[in-house]
Amino acid sequence: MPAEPRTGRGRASRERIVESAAALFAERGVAATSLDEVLAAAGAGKSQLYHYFRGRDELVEAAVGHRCALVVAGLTQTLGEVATLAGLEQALAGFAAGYEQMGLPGCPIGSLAAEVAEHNEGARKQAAAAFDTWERLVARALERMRESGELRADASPATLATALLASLEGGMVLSQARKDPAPLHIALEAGLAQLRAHLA
Amino acid sequence: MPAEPRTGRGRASRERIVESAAALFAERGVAATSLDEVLAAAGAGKSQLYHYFRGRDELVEAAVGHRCALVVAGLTQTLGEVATLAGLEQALAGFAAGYEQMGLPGCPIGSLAAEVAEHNEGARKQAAAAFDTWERLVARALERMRESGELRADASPATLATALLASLEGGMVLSQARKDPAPLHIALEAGLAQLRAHLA
DNA sequence: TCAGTTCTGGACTGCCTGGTACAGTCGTCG
DNA sequence: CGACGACTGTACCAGGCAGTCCAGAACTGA
Repeated sequence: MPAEPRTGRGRASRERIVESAAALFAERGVAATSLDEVLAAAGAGKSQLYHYFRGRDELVEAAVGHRCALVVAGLTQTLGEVATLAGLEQALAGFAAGYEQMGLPGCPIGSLAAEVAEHNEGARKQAAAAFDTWERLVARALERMRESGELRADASPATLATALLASLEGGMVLSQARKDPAPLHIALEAGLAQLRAHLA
Repeated sequence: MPAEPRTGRGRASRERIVESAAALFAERGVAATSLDEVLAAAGAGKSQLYHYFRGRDELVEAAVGHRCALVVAGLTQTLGEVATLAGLEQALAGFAAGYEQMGLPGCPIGSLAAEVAEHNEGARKQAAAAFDTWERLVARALERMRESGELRADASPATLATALLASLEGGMVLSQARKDPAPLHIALEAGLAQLRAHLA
């Protein structure tokens, strides 16, 4: 029974709410953010929220989807054209640098996913889909490396992409918990070493 | 101003509260668990809680510490005597099997760490210390492999341990988000492959 | 036994939360 | 321009939350 916006004003209101929610959720965590805070940040009232969403859970789902779309868009830009190991290394280094500059928060998708996975199936699926896309972007880059002969023909882009993503994700978890960028760098270097082992 | 228990009864009460809290936090998440629920599970009243803890944050810290101690104890038992690659493979397979059987929750330490890292410095440190110990257990096992000549002399146990732990942790994050054990297996296999590359 | 301390039960408070109700404004289209 | 539906501001509600309080029970040591 949640209404789709039918006017420009409505669409703008809904969007402001979702964006404010996504920003606050990313900054403070989903559970630590109240609807009132979201509404205050968006300059909207309760009635707008409940006009567009069935309740809190549906807003969380929308906000997680929004944030995932943003992150995926950035990743697509960074990884979309990568076709060499050097290019991939550069992209990952850039990602790690950006992450460090934020003061070692969790992974922009992973943290949301972990917090939401057990409480909100819809939001969990959004995060899972974002991981799928991320992984596929890496796999495509590896496929291009294989086609160009840089990567051996018997290497599996999909498997290597999963492993690399896991290293990255795990590195971020360790770095966040320790407040130390070193684990991420080590994990990333190890993931790349794994890749190098499959070069032609 | 939090009182140390001075009698057997008091110690038992405090322990019951911490254990109940740790169990509920692990099951439902820290933010999604109220003090009343913890107290009900422990069969205790508010006055006990505030007799032993300054407030919610201090209980969270104690519970996270308790849970970390439990997990570390289990890991010590599993990894403490490992001295061969085969042994390490077996230990990791056992860990993954146990994890899968739980229905793909988050990492028993990592999830807690991620949820708590930005809100409770004391609890974050507990989790970070647990990761340190975990990593050191793996590093020690690798050192034994190096001493026995199974691992090459130029391999760095500490670095390899960090990378392996990151793979494991990242694999759990991906598996939890996707509700699919495959990513964890792939990540673990990749971590081990990395190790095999350093065999003598 | 008795005085002092530790521990316990549970009622109580004030605040904040997600969610509802409703009257009023704005936009759109005939 | 007029009417209808989309949209909005705000007051309100019940329930749940962390945290307080105090009277009394249990334990300790002398």
